[in-house]
Amino acid sequence: MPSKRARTKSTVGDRIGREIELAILSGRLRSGDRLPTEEELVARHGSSRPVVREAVQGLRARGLVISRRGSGSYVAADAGTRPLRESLGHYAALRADERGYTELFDLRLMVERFCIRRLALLGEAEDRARLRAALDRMKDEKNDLKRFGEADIAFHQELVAAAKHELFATIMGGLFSDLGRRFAQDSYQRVAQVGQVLFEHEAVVKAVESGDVDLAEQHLVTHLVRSRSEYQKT
Amino acid sequence: MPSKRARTKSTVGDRIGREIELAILSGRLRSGDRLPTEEELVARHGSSRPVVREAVQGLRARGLVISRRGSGSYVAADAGTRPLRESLGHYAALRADERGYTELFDLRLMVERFCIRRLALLGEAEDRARLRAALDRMKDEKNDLKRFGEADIAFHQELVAAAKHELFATIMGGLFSDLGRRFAQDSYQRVAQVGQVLFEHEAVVKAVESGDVDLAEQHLVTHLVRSRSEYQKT
DNA sequence: CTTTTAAAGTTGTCAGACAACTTACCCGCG
DNA sequence: CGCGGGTAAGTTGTCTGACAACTTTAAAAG
Repeated sequence: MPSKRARTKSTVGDRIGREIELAILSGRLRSGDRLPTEEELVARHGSSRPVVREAVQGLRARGLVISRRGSGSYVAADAGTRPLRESLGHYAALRADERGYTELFDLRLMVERFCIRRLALLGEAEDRARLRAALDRMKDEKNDLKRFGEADIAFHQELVAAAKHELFATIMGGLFSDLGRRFAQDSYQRVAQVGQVLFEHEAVVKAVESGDVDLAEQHLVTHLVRSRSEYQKT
Repeated sequence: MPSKRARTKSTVGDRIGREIELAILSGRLRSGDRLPTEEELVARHGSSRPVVREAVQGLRARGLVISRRGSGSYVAADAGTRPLRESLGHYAALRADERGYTELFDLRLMVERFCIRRLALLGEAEDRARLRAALDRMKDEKNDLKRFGEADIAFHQELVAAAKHELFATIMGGLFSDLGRRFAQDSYQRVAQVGQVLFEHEAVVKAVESGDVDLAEQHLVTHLVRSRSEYQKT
């Protein structure tokens, strides 16, 4: 008789952690608010300090909480988006094989397509100006391959940010995070590509500025697909 | 010895946690492998047991590791996908307002569109049969609203699973996880919708079976958009 | 009023111990 | 010799107590 699948009866620490997490999720504790002290949590749950500490440590590991020695523990400023961004970055780092890269690129392509359409269709003038400014910064860095690559990443993140879609901005942040930044990083081994990239970006920005939704999407897709094939060549 | 980076807030536990995490990410520790015992980690890092425990607790909280009392700690079977799935579920639970729902729906719509196209275009016969089978299960449950709703969720997850896209399957899993399952759950307040839903699903499945990519996408989008507007009416 | 210093408060780390549970081995029995 | 049961060793979960490192507050000194 196969005994019940290794129960690992929810430890006390997990229970306390979930309670605090629920307080954050429900809005009772907001960003920047201070958590009860460990001593207070011990008293409230009738548990011991190591258990309470492990509960808080769990929240800290997931990015919901930060602790400052001597002061206390607080709900992280970006408690809403950071766990998702980080776990996507970890996922990207873990799936380093060809198939994983392809799948992540599928996601990136979908997100950017959505955002460029929204920006061209509904974007305010100032939002489109942000994209133009990001392109200008790329031009300024065209002599430094490393900084050019960073400006390129910034351009694509600005694209999503200008579309004012928090979830997609978070996803892009995860794709380009420290752990997942092989995107677009190895693409600029040769100076010859810089001109091509600028040209393609220019086409996208111009289409957005003229409000041509389909053209903007088409130029963006062309650019990204070519960028992916460049990567695959290496 | 005070490190050069005096500003560093990284605690010893975090450092140990990152080391183990790196071992998992780099493949030195694979799913199911057992971690060193706490005693061994203590000896290796010259630290104390509470610190080591907090390090492991951090990994456990993020879903990379599971611990079994009396046995040891092991790399989770789904260490690659679980953190992403859970953090997306938490995000969905956190963004309970109208805008958050809209943004999550944007993601869901994009993912399902991608997968239905791939399934209609490249899917094997057996993959398409899985979708048909999921639809049949919905029909079997059409007299029980609760179970019908669950079968509906299963249908949409089967759609993504049949497209064999691990990342998107993980994302859908997060959207429909315990914490994020307000999707499609409140939609079936009235029996009248059951027939409509079955009709729309039938259209999608038929289009997939006939290999009509655009038609399948169109029917799916129609269904999902109507489903969203149903939700918004409440 | 400003600056310095002291005190209280809070998290980080350490040590040791016992409890709860799992695994593996050994022994007795068939 | 094979096999089942029980026992011992191994491992994580929890508790207690204490001190260290750091922050914040408030009092004291100028």
